[in-house]
Amino acid sequence: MKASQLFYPTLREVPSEAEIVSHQLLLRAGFIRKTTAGVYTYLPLAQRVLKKITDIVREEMNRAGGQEIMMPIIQPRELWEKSGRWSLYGEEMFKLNDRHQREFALGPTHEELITTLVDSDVHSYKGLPLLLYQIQNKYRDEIRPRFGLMRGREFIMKDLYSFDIDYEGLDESYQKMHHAYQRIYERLELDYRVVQADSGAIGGNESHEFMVLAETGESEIVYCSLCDYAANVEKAVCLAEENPPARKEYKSLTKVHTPGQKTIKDIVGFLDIPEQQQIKTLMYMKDDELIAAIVRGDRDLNEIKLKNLIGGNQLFMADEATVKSICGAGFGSLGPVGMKVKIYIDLEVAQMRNFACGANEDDYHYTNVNIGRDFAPFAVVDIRNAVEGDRCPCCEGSLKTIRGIEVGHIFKLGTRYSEALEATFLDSHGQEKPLVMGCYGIGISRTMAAAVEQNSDENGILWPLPIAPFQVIIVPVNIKNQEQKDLAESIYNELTAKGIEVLLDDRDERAGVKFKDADLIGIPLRITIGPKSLQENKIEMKKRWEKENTLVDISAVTKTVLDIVLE
RNA sequence: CGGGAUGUAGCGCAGUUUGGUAGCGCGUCUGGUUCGGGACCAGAAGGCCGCAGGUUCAAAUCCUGUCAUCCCGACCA
Repeated sequence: MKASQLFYPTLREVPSEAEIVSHQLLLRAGFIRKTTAGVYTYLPLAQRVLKKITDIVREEMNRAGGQEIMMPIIQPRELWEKSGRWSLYGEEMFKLNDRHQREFALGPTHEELITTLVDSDVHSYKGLPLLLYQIQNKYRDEIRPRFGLMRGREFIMKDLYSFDIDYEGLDESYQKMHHAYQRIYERLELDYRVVQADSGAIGGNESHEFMVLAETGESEIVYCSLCDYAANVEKAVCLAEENPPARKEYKSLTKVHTPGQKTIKDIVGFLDIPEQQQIKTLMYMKDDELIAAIVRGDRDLNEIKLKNLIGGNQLFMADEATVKSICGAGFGSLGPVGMKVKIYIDLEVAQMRNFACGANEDDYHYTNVNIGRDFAPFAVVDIRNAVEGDRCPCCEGSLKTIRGIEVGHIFKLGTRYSEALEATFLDSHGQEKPLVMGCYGIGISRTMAAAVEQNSDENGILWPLPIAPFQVIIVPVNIKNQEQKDLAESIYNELTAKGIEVLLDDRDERAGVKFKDADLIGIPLRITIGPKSLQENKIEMKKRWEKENTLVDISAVTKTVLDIVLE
């Protein structure tokens, strides 16, 4: 490709709307342009990168036995009513009506559609297992689209769905996908980690996330410094302290007047009691029942763990009026002593002695509260967020935290959808059974952004070779010089003939401009043709991730490039 | 959905306080000189000042509404 023909409008300045590196660089380097909030046009360079990513994904899906299909983006409401997700997904779905006022949604995902498809055309265990996938645009009307391609409202996803006759089959399919995913991220040359994850609203029991490591990642991951345990903080298991500090004596319960003191920090200052010696009482509505959840003053409650533990359809924070009417005090003055509702306390809290909390009376707190003597918890459970330094749940190591971008997520769905949608098959005994399903997603467009997020410097992007839009860029310092021009073209032709993807910067621009653009768009290998080295019959070769040039004999250029690209 | 901010040329911004014929830098086009890390000189094009109302002799500027974009939050009391 000749640069003079390529549409890649680069920008000198950073568009003001872009906050994170990947967004800024993809805009500046002419890869994407915004159409509206969370919706982007992919320009030629991005399209090339996306194609490379999807090619790798496709190859690995096919290798694992997947078959590619294409499904509609427009999906009828009835399908979503059947699975119960029309209201569950709610505002997250783009909805539209046709001229007859029939209702549709733009597919945020395709479980409903594919389950229905497989149900209507697979009737026997003989047709199973079946692995089908699609690579398409999906739509989610995010509360707040942000960070460019990271959290868009329209995005490209690969989703594979597995259908098996039983849970053993599902385990096998799941393992296949797990391996395929590892191969994919290794081939993409991204620094990633597999973590245990919560399966969230999609349902199912086992689940792993594939995280590209990056400071700006939206997810926090904990991992063990000794073994290979790694989990999303949402999921990470917290253990009770094995050797709790020597049990102090119970001091007597004291009620203290604390006018206007509401937060944990207020009490630290007012009563001189450290956060770790206080407890935090959070009130939730589990469907129609008010409950209390308690963690140590310096900890964060993990709502997902709480929800998973106590069940119920919906769990949300109670509003202050409700709390006041039942507990007698507003937020900031709550505590378990004398509280009438079910109280769930964190494992860690169970080991505390003589702590402080609200007295269920505005402007009063208790100090020297003790479990058993002063109140009785309904259950002692793991409901806090893991933090750095916690003990590993699998070994003696301690946990560390790191941030990552979720680029892949695999779930064991089981029969959640096949039962709701009555998708069954006949087994070898002629018994009708629900299909056992798994679902395996990769955010393709997000992976592109994550690659940039992880690989850039002050001059621009550093694409990993396997997904770079071009592998080599040739920069003749002065295109008007016939000797440089001829040599550039002959190297270009030779490399192209060998199947290398080459961008020839044949623009009549100053050398500096061409170097800047080459760095910005992030081509891994640069060949510079200029008078300095031409005298010696050499060209300069520079790897994007290295500082220095190396001189290469003109006769050896092709071989040198092939060695690097094919390594 | 709550809070905050911003909409002025393709991009980045000033001008708004104190109303008086719309500016700067980059980019773009023409000509020339240049030519190894975003050149220089000369010239030029390009704006319904987000949109709609209102106040005024006069509105980018004041008022009302509306739309859009971005940031923070939307559980940690």
